Amino acid sequence: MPAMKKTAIRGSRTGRPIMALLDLLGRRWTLRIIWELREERALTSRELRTACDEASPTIMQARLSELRETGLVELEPGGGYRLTGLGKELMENFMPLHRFAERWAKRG
Amino acid sequence: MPAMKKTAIRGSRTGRPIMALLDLLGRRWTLRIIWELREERALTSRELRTACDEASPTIMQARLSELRETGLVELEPGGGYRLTGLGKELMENFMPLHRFAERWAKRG
DNA sequence: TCCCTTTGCTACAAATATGGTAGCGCCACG
DNA sequence: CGTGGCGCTACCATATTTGTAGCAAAGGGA
Repeated sequence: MPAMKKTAIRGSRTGRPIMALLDLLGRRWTLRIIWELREERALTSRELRTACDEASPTIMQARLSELRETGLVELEPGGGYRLTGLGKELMENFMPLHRFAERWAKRG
Repeated sequence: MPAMKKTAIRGSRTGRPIMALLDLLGRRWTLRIIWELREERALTSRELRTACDEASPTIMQARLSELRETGLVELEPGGGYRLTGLGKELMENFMPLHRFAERWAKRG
């Protein structure tokens, strides 16, 4: 196990951005957080935790830090988190997933 | 969705398929596995492990089992894993991510 | 001013998930 | 027979996530 600094994106050794992205999104709650921020309105960390099945503040802060460092999420001056322009761009790729999930659930 | 035991999809308590999907994809290596299977050719478990940064067989088998139970991946009769029709459908939603990752890397 | 609430955020220990190594039974090939 | 690849599992060490409690700072009354 290649001891990496904890903030390093796993899977980024190859230098291929897609690997770093897949790894970042493959961490627990990351996809969910992006999903919950799909609306325009900024959500406070507490609202985000509630939306994310009462996730613990520890992991929520860790994920939010990662998402801020990678420029997908930002903390508003007035408080609350929201997607950046880049984050919204990423979000659009996931919007079709909603309908896909419906079809998927019907087939198990 | 077949009754799953302890390995049940987290986040499915609400019964909303999108939550179950986001949770499934939010497990380590899941997104990566789907990505590596994007080509038509079936990959053996070892090829997949190699492609996935030498992931351990423990976690690879666990992920492959989940992906098979959820109908996104199947084991070919002649050996090797590949995406099901549903899996390919999901994959298509992620294809734009490749180009997004390039843009993202230049700003991140 | 004091009190009260909410914000983002952290410390700590316990629970869970993941990783690394070894090895199983099976089957095909020579 | 031996050899090697296949899917897959046991075992245990390590890393990550969870749950609980709590911090400092900022704001809103009264």
